[in-house]
Amino acid sequence: MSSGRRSWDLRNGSPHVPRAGLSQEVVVAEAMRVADEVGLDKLTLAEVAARLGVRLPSLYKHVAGLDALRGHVAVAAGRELGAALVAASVGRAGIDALLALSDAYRAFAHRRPGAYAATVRAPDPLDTPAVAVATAVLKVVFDVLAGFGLTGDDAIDATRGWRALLHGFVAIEAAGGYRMPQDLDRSFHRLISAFGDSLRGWAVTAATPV
Amino acid sequence: MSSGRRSWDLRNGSPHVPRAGLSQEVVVAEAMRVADEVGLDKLTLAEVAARLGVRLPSLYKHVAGLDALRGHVAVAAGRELGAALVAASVGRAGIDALLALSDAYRAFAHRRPGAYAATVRAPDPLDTPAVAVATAVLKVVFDVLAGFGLTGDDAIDATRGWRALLHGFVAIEAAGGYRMPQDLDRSFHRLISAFGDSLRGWAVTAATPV
DNA sequence: ATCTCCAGGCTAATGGAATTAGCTTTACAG
DNA sequence: CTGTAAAGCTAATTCCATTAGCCTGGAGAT
Repeated sequence: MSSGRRSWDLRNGSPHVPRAGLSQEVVVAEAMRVADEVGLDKLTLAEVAARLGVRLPSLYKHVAGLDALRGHVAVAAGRELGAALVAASVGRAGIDALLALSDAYRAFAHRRPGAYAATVRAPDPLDTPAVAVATAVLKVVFDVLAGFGLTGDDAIDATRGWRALLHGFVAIEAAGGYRMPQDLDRSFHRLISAFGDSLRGWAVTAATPV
Repeated sequence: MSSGRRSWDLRNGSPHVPRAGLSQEVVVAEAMRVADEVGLDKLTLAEVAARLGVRLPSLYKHVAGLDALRGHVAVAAGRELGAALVAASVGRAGIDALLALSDAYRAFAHRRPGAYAATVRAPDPLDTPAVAVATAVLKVVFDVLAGFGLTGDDAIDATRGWRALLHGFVAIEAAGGYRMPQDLDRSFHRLISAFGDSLRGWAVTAATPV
């Protein structure tokens, strides 16, 4: 075994590059950048490896595969999103908090489109950290809505509605779906304000028909 | 320049397979089925070809490639969606129309998840039929909202809001994002109703700041 | 100083999918 | 009957994901 008997015994002439210094965090961070630039659907191990200056299979020392990488991106992105939402809503309440929260959510989707997309798919219930992150994000929203005096099913419905409105808006925006020339920021704020106004009505309507 | 005749019978089982009887419509219809079953993101020419009993490259006689196929799926899906929305809203007005429209939209997303997903990406402005279909879908919504007395920017904002709410809801639903046990149908109807109530308020707010 | 081990790189090989080129056959026109 | 265009096909190329297994640098241990 001293001499290479294999035909592929070509000595790689590269100057002893030590270690590339990868880690799961480094790989995931680069993957997030790739996803932001080319889209989560076009995130590829090949591109991540190329950017990190390693061969594709080397990534498998740090992530279990493309699907697992997407999962890690989702967790990292969820953490960032949660932090942004907390930062935006701290110290505010009511419609003020709702607008700040919504602006922060939309701004995140703009700033990190690939990462944002990764947060949408619900986590595998067995993936404890992923579930924890998703729960943390929801908690911020829930807390803000609680400031409107909502409890029980009202709070659930309101959270569902806010998420739908927010995700729908930014997703259609990202898909290039809002073509009319009218200002999007204005539409967005108006919709959030209207949603907030609705919530005020909910708080007093104990029994909602339908 | 021969016009297609529909005289080919389905003869298979012979050792030398004659013609498989494909056409763009047949390929696209099968692709929609595949997308509905495995997801638009996993729609693959290989799977479509296998189901149609032909080799993969044969599909290129009918569609220009995977991206083009997705585009055709989007158009076909948009046509179906538009027809469903028209059928649901005809003869109704106001909140009644809005609820019927919304239920039809959500039902379509449930019934044809892959096809629905294809409708989200905005069409290439140069793809005339795709733009026409997308416009037709929007027109139905716009007309229903006009029944609330909305015009100008109000109508634009309302359409944007309805689309955001609807797409967001069904997308999060499809992603498995609504985990709480509360009934989703109930939440959905409540949100649509609340949205409709908001619109009633908009109609009287004549002057919207810019 | 030397030895050992292993984490973290690597090459090779396999398999699936998309795409293109070019061949063959069928159905139909004349 | 024959020519041709459309609609199949095979073959080849490229890209990507995945797995197997080799190799080495450096951190401890002796």
